[in-house]
Amino acid sequence: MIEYPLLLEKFQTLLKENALKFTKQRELVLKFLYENNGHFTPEDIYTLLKEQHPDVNIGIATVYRTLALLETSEIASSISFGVQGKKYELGLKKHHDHLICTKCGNIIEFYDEIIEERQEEIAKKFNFQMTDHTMKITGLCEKCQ
Amino acid sequence: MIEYPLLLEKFQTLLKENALKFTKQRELVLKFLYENNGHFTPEDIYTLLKEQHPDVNIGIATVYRTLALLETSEIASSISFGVQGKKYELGLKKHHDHLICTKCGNIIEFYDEIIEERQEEIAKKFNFQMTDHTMKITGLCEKCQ
DNA sequence: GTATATGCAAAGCGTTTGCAAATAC
DNA sequence: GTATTTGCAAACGCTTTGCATATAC
Repeated sequence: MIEYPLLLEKFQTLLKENALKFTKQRELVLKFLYENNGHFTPEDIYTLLKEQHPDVNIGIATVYRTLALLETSEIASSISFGVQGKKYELGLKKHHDHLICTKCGNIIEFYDEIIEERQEEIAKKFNFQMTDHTMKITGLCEKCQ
Repeated sequence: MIEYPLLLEKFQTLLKENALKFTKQRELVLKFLYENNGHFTPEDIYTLLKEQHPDVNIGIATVYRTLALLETSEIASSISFGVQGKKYELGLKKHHDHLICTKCGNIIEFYDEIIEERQEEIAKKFNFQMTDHTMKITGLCEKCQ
């Protein structure tokens, strides 16, 4: 896993390159994702940040804006839950897919080389230029059965 | 592919079994999905039905309610597009996954036995009781590259 | 000093719901 | 006749946006 100072530097370089400013709020969101390994809604992040940093003023709009920025910069990634919104995680890890428990909401990550290969082959077969792919397995986790 | 009268009968039986009523609106939605092979948003279906049947009064709430009914009855299925909502299709076909063009919105269906098998194995490995799984490959279709 | 970023509140959008009227059975 | 379904409009929840103020540079 990348060290935080390196991640921060990467983020700052990216901001500079795009003439964007390095702000307390942007750093807080980045740091939050780094320190809290897991999947969070914008609302989660907003609430926890306000709790953990009562001194810093942060609005939910900024959390949304920062997450969008981090996602297009490929520093964060998200999984969609339909009407219920999205959950974000630090996106620097190796590509992976998700098992999602419909009862407790827990998310398990996995990576499968064979599936990855098949996806490439399928895209090729349809002359499709793949830019992304997601796979979600939903059901009941071990604890919830 | 199933013949329409058979599908209709299946639907009517299902309604009867659950003490639900067979209405013009419900039939129209079913027929729409049968006749229009493809993937449609509730809005699409609502608009096209109003156009094609100016004599019948139908509200968008009824379209939503009927699609939900068809989906839980496994007559229709949906793919989620995050904030942009869901698209529905007749769900009686064999299970399949989707290639989605981010430019023209076109959706290609595919089925891959190896991927299906791997999914089963992954669920087993995590002691996960799989109830559903979806896979989406996004990118550019042949025409849009 | 200037341009960008922010918080706030209002608006947006797909979806759901309460309710009185309409309809299937 | 009675229970379910409907259309309508209002409410909903997540997300985005306009704008005046604050802040990074």
